[in-house]
Amino acid sequence: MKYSALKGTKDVLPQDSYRWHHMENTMKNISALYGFREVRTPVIEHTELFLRGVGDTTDIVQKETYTFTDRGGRSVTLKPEGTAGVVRAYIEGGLASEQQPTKMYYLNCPVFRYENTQKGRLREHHQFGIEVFGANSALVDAEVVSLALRVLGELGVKDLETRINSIGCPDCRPQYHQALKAYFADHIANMCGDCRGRYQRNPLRLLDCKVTQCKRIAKDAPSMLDYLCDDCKDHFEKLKQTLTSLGIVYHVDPTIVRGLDYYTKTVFEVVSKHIGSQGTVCGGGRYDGLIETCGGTSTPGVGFGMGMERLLLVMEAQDVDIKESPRYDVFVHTFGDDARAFDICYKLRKEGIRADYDPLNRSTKAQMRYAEKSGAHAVLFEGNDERKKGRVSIRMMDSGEQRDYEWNQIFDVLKKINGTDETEQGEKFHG
RNA sequence: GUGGAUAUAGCUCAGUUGGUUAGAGCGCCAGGUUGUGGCCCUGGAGGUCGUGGGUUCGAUUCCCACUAUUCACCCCA
Repeated sequence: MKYSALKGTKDVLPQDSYRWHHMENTMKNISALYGFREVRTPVIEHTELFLRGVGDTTDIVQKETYTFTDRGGRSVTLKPEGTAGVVRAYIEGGLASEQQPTKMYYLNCPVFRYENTQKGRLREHHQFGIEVFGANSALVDAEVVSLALRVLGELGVKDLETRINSIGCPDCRPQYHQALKAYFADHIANMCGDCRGRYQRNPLRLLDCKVTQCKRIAKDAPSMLDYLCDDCKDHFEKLKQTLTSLGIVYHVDPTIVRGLDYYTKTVFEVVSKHIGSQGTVCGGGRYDGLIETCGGTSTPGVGFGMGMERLLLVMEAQDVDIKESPRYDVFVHTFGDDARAFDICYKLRKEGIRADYDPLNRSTKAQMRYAEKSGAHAVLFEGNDERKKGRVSIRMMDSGEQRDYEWNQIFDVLKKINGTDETEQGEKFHG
């Protein structure tokens, strides 16, 4: 083969796209249920946006971006995450002057990170995400978590763990950083090389090292939760209380810190054990300083990103059954007169009936097999026998029942089939 | 970026202790009498055995490099 897809990128082939549609429909419907509207932003932005927004000390920005110089000499970067672009659009689009809060979601958002691939980790993946701007309340944090879980639940995913933590705010975090550094200062000599680097760059990350020796040391490290200022403490308490009142089971995990610099107060993740080591399906939190960092007026924000490929992996691992809706309401067979079949299909489609015929003019048996495999509800026959009578014959594929009809009857007969279709029900879903 | 494993048909995998035309199942196509699917039967198409070098009389098989996949680390969705 001459060309293959780039490392870490994947095609979604026609026989699999229904799985994506199913996810997308669920995400759209649940988002609408919670009052969110869709936002779409470009895949490419000024590099500067991500340096400022995501943080120039993060691994994502330091070594994983797809950055290049365009023909006009600008440094541009393919989105490494979804939030920064939405923040930029919020500011640039003047959404702060509209009604608050602003509740937005994005779907199928392509995200690029130059990483080494493994299961559940691609160089281009797609995220579903939501953002709420302009609301401080911990109720909103809970709403964001619950929306994520609602989507996952609606998709039939089970056995997930929800972890939450608070990483404080610019008022209380510096004290905690100092306490952390003071604690680790005595132990750093015994810790791994990565940790020695983290000690300088981002002490928070010392907490979630996987090396046994480091873990032992980190276990007795001071916890952010003991250093939260009153505001942050109240916020976290209210979040926990609200989640509990919603019946959401969560674990407070002081080691989750997230790899993006912009988080404040709440951070959370939803993890599955079923897809290997890259089990985080959804991650998010609050980012009250981000909009200001990106040049807007100080506005609180909270949201999450959900990895669609990972979600699909979990669904596959758990054998979640997604029904593919049949391609056709009716398959038209005219025993050789393909121009006639073409014409009939055109009339049927005009009436909103999903119809197709065989442009390859294969044998009747082959066309019946085709109709069967593509899941057609019915086959419409018009051969010499029918033509003599001025009628058509319709065979229901499920029952095998076949009857003759007058031409003016068939639209009603076929529309009745169409009305019971599953995709239609999906569209009518209201949660 | 680091370490281990793998690479044979569209898919899942056999196989060749180095030697003529490389196999199976599924899928695809066709046929099993005149115009009818699912089951069954028969036949067919489809592979430069990941790519490029090396060793050898001869490499899909042995060696090396590259690429991709995979598992883990780092990190993250």
